[in-house]
Amino acid sequence: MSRPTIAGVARSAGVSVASVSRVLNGLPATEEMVERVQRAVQELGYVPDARARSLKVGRTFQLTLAVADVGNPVYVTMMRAVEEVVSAAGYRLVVTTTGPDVVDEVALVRGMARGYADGLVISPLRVDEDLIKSIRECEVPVVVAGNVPAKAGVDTIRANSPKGMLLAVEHLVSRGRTRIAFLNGPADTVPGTARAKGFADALKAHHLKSAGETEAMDFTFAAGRASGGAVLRSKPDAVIAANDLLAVGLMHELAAAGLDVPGDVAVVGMDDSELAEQCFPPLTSVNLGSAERGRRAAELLLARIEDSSRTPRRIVVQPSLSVRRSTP
Amino acid sequence: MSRPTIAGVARSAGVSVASVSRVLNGLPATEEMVERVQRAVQELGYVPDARARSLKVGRTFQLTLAVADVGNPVYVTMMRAVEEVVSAAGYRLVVTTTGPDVVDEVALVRGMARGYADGLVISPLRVDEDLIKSIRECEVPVVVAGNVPAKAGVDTIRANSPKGMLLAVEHLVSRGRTRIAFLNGPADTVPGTARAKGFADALKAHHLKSAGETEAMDFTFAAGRASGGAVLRSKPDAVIAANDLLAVGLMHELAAAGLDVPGDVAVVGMDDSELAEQCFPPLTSVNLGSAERGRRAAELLLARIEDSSRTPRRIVVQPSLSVRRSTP
DNA sequence: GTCGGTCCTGTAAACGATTACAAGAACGAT
DNA sequence: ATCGTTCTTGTAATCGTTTACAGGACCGAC
Repeated sequence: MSRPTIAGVARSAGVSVASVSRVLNGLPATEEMVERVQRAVQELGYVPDARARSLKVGRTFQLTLAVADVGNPVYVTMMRAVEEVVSAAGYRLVVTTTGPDVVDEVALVRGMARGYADGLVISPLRVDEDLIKSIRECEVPVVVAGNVPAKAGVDTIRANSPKGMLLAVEHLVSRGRTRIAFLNGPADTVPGTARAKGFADALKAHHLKSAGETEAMDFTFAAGRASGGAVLRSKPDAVIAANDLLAVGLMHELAAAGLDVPGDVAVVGMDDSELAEQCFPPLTSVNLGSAERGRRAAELLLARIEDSSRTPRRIVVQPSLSVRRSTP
Repeated sequence: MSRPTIAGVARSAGVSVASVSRVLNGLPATEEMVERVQRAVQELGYVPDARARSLKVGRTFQLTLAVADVGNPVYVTMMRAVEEVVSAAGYRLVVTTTGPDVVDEVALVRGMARGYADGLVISPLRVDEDLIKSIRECEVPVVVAGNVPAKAGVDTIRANSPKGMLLAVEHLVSRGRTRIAFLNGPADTVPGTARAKGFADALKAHHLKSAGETEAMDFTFAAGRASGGAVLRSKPDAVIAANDLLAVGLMHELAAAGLDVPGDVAVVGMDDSELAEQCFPPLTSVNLGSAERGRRAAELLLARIEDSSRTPRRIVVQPSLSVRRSTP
C-alpha cells in the first residue's frame, strides 16, 4: 500500500485530477467540489509530493545557507536567525558546511544549478575572482553575508568592522588604556583582513601606536590560548580580539599567567556572542549584529526571489558595544 | 537562455537522451559515446536537475535533522556531527527547528510524507503517544535521538544519563562532598525526567540524602542564573546541573554571592560542551557523547535507508566524566 | 550461411504534480 | 427562443529525468 497520489484522490472523489489540484491550491471551485475533494484527501491521508511539485513549478521551497563551520557560535547565531525568517516564509533550510577552502565554495555555488534550492545565503571566509564569477553566474539568487566588491552586482549584507574597531578603541581609550594590542585570526580571510585594517585605522584616529599584533592560527578558542604568550610579550594594558572565542582563549592564558582582567589587562572581543555573556569575567564585546545580518540576509534573499530584477542592495549593519566586566 | 536539459545535450551530441543519462550515471557505453556526451556536457555547461531526478528515482538525497532549538550548544554539536556523516555520504542536510511543543514535532514527522527528504533524525524534547504513532507510521525512515519506549520499534540512540549522574556523584563523593544539590531543567521534558531519576538513584546508591532540587524554567544560561538563589538556599557543598548552560549560569550567581568554586561549592555540568572548557573556572562536566550520538544517529539512518527491513537498533552511548577545575 | 547470444543504443513510458485550453453548464439579456 | 457571457470542470500536455523494452549490430560457433 503505497502513498496515494492525486490521481487516487481524484478517483476516490469522482472528479478530475485538475479539480483536486485546484482545490488543494485554493483556486475557485464550488462548495460541493471542495467538500468532496477534502473528504477524499482526509480518507486516503493524501499528502502532495514535494518532488513532483518542485519539478512542475520549478521551485523547491528550500533555501541553502552555506557557512565555513556550523559549530562556530557566530554562524550559529546567524543560522538561527536565518532559519527563523526562512521557515516563517514557508521555506525549508538546507545547511551546508563549505570548509575553509574557496574551491569548495565555488563548487557549492556552481552546484546550485541543480536546482535543489531556490536561493543561497553564503558567508564566505575567503573570496576570490572565481567565487565572485560563480556567484554572478549562479542559476539561483545569491545573497552574500560578508564583504565582496560592489562591482560583483550582488546583494550583500555585512558588518562594519572598522566602525566596530573604533568603538572598541574609543572605549578602551576613554578608560585610560593606551597600550592596545590586537589578536587577529588568519589574516588571509575576509574578516581577518577587515579587522586588521580597522584596528590600524582606529589606532591612527586616536594617535596611538599599536602595542603588537598577533595572528592566531584560526578563529578558535584553542588558537586564542595558543597565542596568549605572543600577545603578552609586548606588555599591553588592553587587548582587542578578532572574535569572542579568541578573546576567551586569551583570558584563560591571562588567568594562568596571574594577570587580572580588567585590572592588569582589559580584553575586548568581537561578535558579542552568547559566550561573551557566559564567560568569566563577562566579556566586553563589539556586537557586529550577526543575528541581524542573518535575518536581513534571509529577507534580502526572499525579496530577490520575489523580484529578480530589483537592483542589488548592499546593506551594512551598524555595530554597537556591549560593555561588560572585562574592561574597567 | 535557460538551462540546458538532457535533451539539449543529446541533440548537441547527436545521441539519444537515454544514452546521455546512461553515460552520466556511469552505465556501460562505448568509449566514443562517453567522449561525445562529455564534450557536449562541457560545452553546454549542463548540470542535471535535482528536482526531476528526485521525482523519477523517488529519492532526494536529503536528510532532515529536527531539534528543538538550533542555538543550543548540545544540538549544535550533534548537528555538526550529523552534517559531517551525511555530507560524506552524498546527502544534503535540512535543518528544522520544532520548538518546544510536541504537536509541532508531530506535524513535522507527518510532513515527511511530502517526500522532500529521504530520512529524519529527530531529537524530541517531549514525547507522547501521538508522536510515537506518527514516527512509526512515517513514510521515510526515522531515527530518534532520545528516549522512546522499545515498543515503538524504531531505531534510537540515546545517552545514558543515569550512568552519567552516577559518575558525577561518585566523583563528588570521592572529593568529600556530601551535600549535593541538583539543578534541573523543566521536569516534563525527556532529558529532564531522565536526569531527575538518575540523580535520585545515584544518591541512593551512595546512601546520601539530596541537598535540594531546583527546577529551572528552561535549559538556558538565563534560567540557570535565575535559579541561583533557590539552589543556594539549602547550602549545598556541590551542585550538579542538568546541562552546562545551567551550570554556568549558576556559577555566575555563585560568584556574585561571593562563593568560591570549587572551594565553597563544587559544580558539575552535563553535556561537556565547548562551553565547559571555555568558562571560568573550567567546568567539570559529564560527557554524554552528543557528537557521537549525532554521528551514530546519522549512520543508523543511512543504514536503514539502505536496508529498510533490518531490525531496529537501540544504541546507548556511554558517558564519561571530564574533570576540570570546578570540582576540587 | 544461419542461428544465438551479447552488446549497445534508441524509443517511449513512466514519476506526480500543475496548468493551458476547450468544452459544457448555467444564466441573463435581448 | 437564441445568443453571449461567465463560471466550473475535464482532458491532456508538460516539467526533466530514469529505465523497461525492443531493435540492430556484431561476433563466434556450428
